[in-house]
Amino acid sequence: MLDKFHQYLSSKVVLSPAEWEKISRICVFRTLIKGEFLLREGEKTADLIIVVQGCIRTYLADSLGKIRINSFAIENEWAGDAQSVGRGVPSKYSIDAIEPTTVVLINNLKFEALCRQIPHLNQFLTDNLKECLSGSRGQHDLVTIPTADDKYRSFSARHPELLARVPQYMIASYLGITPESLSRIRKKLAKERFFTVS
Amino acid sequence: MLDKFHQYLSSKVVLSPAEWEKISRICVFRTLIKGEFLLREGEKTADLIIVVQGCIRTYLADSLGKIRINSFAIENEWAGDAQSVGRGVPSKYSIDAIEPTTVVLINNLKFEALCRQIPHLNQFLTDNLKECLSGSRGQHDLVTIPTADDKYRSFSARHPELLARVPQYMIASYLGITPESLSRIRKKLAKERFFTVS
DNA sequence: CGATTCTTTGAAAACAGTCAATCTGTGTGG
DNA sequence: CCACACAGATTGACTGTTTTCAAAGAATCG
Repeated sequence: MLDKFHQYLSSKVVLSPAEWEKISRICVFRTLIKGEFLLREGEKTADLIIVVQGCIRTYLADSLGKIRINSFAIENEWAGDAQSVGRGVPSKYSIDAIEPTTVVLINNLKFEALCRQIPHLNQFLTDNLKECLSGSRGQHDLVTIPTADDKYRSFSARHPELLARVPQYMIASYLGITPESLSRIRKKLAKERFFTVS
Repeated sequence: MLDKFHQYLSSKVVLSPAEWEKISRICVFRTLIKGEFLLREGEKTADLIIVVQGCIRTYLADSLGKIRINSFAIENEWAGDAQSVGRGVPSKYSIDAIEPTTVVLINNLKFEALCRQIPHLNQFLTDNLKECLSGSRGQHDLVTIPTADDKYRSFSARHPELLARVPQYMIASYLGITPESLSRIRKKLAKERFFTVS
C-alpha cells in the first residue's frame, strides 16, 4: 500500500528519494472493512485522508436519521472537510467505507511543515485543494439540476465509475432524490434506450 | 481600494512592507457597474478574483436560458473556478456584479510565483482554498435539504448578510427553487412568526 | 440455504413548478 | 412634480413530479 501511494504521489509531483522518505514517515495507513467508520459526526480529527484502495463516503445526517451523501472518494482521491481538519472543530460529516478500503492518514500539521520544506509537495497540496474545490462545485451543479432524471443522466455521464461501484440507494442520496424515484427513472431510461437503439 | 485590500490581506497574514510592495504590483483593480460581466461562460481567464467592495454572483446557465446561481461573493471573498484559472480551460460559469463592485484581479501564475517567495502568502492561498472548499460544501449541504422551506430557513440563519443584500429571486435561484415558491414560503414563515411571538 | 440488504412496484398524497395576472417600489424623462 | 416604465415581489389556479408508505421481488453474504 505504501508503494501504491508512492506511485500515485510520484505521478503527481517530482520527489527525491530523501523527500519521499520524509513523507512516508508521516503516513499512517488504515484498513477499513465495509461499513466501518473513519470519522463520526461531532468527532475531531487532525488528519488529511487519501484513499489508496476502495471507496469511502462522506455524509451528513439530519435531525432524524436521514442521511445525505456529500461525496464519494475512490482511489487517489481526498476526503474529509479540509477546513475542520486541524482546527479542533468537530466535524459536521461522518465518513465510512462502502467497500473494503485502505486510506492514508496524514497529520495536517506535519504535512504543512513538510510542505514548507518541499516546494513540490506544497504544489501538490494546492493542486489538490483546487481539484477538491472543483469537484465540490461540480457536485453542486449536479444536485441543482431541477429534474430528477436529468440529475441521473448527468451523473451517469460524469461518474460512470461510481455508477458501477456504488449501490443505487446511495447514488439516490447523493443526487438528493429517493431510491424509489431513482428506480423508476432507470426503468424509464432503459425503455427509452430500447426504443432508440434498434 | 488598494488600501482596503491591503487591510484585508494584513488581517490575514503578516507581511513586510517589501512583500506587500511586490504583491500590490501584480494587483489589478476593476470596477463594475451593476449587471456588468466579469466573465462569461466559455471565456478563459488567468486571474484570481477577490471582491474588495460590492457583490458578485457566479452562475451556470442551462440549455435554454435558465440560470442557477452557484455562489455569491461579497467583501474579501474569492470567486471564480480556481481550477480552470490558468489552465486555458473555458469557464463553465458566468460571473457578474449584482451591485456596483470593485474586485482585485491577480494573475494566477504571478501569484503562485510570489507564493513560492513569500511563505506567508502561500499560507494565505492554502487557507483561502480551504475556506472556499468549506463554503462550497456548505452551499451543497444547503441545496440538498429536501424541503424548500427548510432550505430557506437554513439559508437565512447562515447568510443573514446576503438576505438583506441580494434580491429574492436570486436567493431562490441559489437555493434551487422558484421565486414564486420562495415568496410563498416567506409569507408562511411570517405568519408562523406572528403567531409565535405574542 | 436463510437472512439481511437492496431494488422494484403500486397507489395516494404532498409539494413545488408553471403560467398568467396583479401589485409594489424605484428611477427616469417629459 | 407627475407619469410612465421597469424590475421585482406577490397571488391564484392548475399541473406535474416526486415523495411517502407499504409490500413484494431480487440479490448478496455468511
